[in-house]
Amino acid sequence: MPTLSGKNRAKTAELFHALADETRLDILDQLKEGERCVCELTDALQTGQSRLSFHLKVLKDAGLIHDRPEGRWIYYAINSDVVEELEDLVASLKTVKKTVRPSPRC
Amino acid sequence: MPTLSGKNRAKTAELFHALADETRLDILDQLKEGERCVCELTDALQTGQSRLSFHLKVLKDAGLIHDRPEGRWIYYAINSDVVEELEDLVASLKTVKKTVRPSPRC
DNA sequence: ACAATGCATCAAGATTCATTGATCATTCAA
DNA sequence: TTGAATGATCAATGAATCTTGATGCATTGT
Repeated sequence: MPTLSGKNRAKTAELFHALADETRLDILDQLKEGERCVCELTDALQTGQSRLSFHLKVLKDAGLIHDRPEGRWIYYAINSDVVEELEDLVASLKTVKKTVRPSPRC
Repeated sequence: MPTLSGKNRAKTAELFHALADETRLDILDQLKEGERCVCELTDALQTGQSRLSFHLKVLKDAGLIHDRPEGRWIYYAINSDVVEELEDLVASLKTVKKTVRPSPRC
């Protein structure tokens, strides 16, 4: 089971940070239905190209999406394996069984 | 199935934002094992009280934790139901079946 | 009643993040 | 080869976030 703290706390925080923005949630919502090129996204989300490019980079750096250049276009798609990592991370938040513990000494 | 976009995009982004910080991940890691008062957390995480209080507020505002004042102490604990919401949200990121779609018209 | 403890909150400063417009590189079509 | 289209990147500005130290407020023990 993954733990939130530990060696890759930073990577975990980066993952969640990538999800912590409404524009990026919109992007992912689009990509859920399959890969899309940037022009389709600017079209669907009604936003500036440079803005979109910025957010795509954040998502890509976090590992949530990947790109596939094809000719003049670049298609973006969700990285399913990273989504599964995310599921594990969130699942690891579930409270473990409560054990008896010493009273606070502070 | 929840959708990332839509009515509560903002709330979703707030949830993920609360998770997008290493200190807050550390806090949650502690709370996984049961409720803790602030003094225990400052102790365990070796950090300033005011800093911790700030992050606890972020987590609480997002709904991830709740507090229970008892005498001189305030105990914090994870909100399991919100963790389950989170699981659903992450699960909703999974790519749906790819359908044939028109070529990009841009 | 007084002092001490646990914790929230505020103000100030530093840092990070997001937005916008401009520019550049690459690809394709005429 | 010239020009248009796709998309990345950079610089500048503004906004949000985090940190730290100070202050204030309950609650408890003496």
